[in-house]
Amino acid sequence: MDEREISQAVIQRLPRYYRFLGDLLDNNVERISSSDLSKRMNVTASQIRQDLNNFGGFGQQGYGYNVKYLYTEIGKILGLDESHNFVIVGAGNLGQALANYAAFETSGFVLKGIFDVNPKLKDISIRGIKIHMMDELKDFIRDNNIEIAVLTVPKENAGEVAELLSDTDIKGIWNFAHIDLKLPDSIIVENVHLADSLMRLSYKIGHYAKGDLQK
Amino acid sequence: MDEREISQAVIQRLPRYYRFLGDLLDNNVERISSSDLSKRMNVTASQIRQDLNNFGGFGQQGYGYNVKYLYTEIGKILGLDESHNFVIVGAGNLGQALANYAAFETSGFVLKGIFDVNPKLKDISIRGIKIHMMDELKDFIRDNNIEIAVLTVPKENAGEVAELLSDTDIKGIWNFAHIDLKLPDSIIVENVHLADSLMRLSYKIGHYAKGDLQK
DNA sequence: TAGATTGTTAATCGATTAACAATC
DNA sequence: TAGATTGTTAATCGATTAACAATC
Repeated sequence: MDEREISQAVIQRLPRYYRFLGDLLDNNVERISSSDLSKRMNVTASQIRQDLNNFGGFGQQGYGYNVKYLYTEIGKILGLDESHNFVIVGAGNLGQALANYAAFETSGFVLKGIFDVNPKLKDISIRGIKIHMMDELKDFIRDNNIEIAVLTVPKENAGEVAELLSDTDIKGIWNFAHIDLKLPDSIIVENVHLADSLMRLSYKIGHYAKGDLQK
Repeated sequence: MDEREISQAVIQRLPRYYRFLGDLLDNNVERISSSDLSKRMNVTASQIRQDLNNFGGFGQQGYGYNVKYLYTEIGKILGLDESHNFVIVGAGNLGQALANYAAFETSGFVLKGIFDVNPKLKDISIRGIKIHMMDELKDFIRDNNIEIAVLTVPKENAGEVAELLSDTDIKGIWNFAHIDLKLPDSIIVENVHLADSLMRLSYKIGHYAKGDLQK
């Protein structure tokens, strides 16, 4: 039922291909060779062809790749051809910022509800989406066919929320809390550890800056 | 002057070590072996020892690693023993959320100013930090010893801001705009492409969920 | 057809894991 | 001293790059 095993490195790169192809599409580019794309993306043409061939032969010898077709196919692989209902758990600054992030909708992610522990926020709406209290979370997930929970609670509370979510049919968690969640294998976790990213920047500034070493 | 070449894979993992060691420290754990740490972190002990030995011998045979010492040393490697002045460029939802993200300060990142194009925001303050107009950016960076610019402007404007920053002594850019910036090699870019991350979650939900494949 | 470019196999490179001598 | 555990070398594994036959 599934393709053969795809390496994490390939999955990591897939959204970037999708973005570049989207840009090409916006610029009305009809076709592109792996060689041209490799120059734009600053990777090897060989890698592009290898990566794509994990999922099928999308190109044509002597022609290259049709941009629109490849864009659509990668979109399907990424699951962007279907819509995904999600909730935001944690209505702090970051949660609210994400709630306002309109780009979601265009790629099929539909915000259905926002949850928080703070009773002061109860029934307030962000972009027309109501904030609920945590005790409603489990029922809400069941009743609204929610696939994804965006976790923007403080580190201290992330564990208990994960516990709560373990007992639902949620499929994935987009985790912004700075902690490694413990969850059943059936729930996918994608971490966005902002602090880690900032530390890497700090590391690189200290070690590469001023051309000490190559990029 | 610099250590020998460190692979990106190692740099990627460094902040996670730092976090786990911080947690151990909070729990008053005095020493830990690579083997114990490997179980907690779900990596091999061999990898931990290899990774650390890129930077020096921090352990002791028969004893393991002193948690506090190792934590401090990794902090130094990451540049967290010094403070870093930064500005936020783009005072939208995400920019404001990051401005309110207090965790920065504890690790030495000091917000000095916020910049935006919207004249309505002029001179408004967030957490006591004033919002300036873009035309002040270059002088502000020079006068306030700014190392890092956090880029939270829309994709469409990211290019011109990058252009502006190219002509400053900024050392690094923490880029939240969904675009690959073109900058001189002397400026480090660390990307946080939220959309990419969400797409990876979507991919994994579609391909791994319900235990179809291993995690 | 000739030229271009893919899909795919083979070669290389680098990262991870295993093993173990050194040593606390 | 004996036991534990590192630091480091060697072996393995996997990912990237190169090469080229297939084919549009």
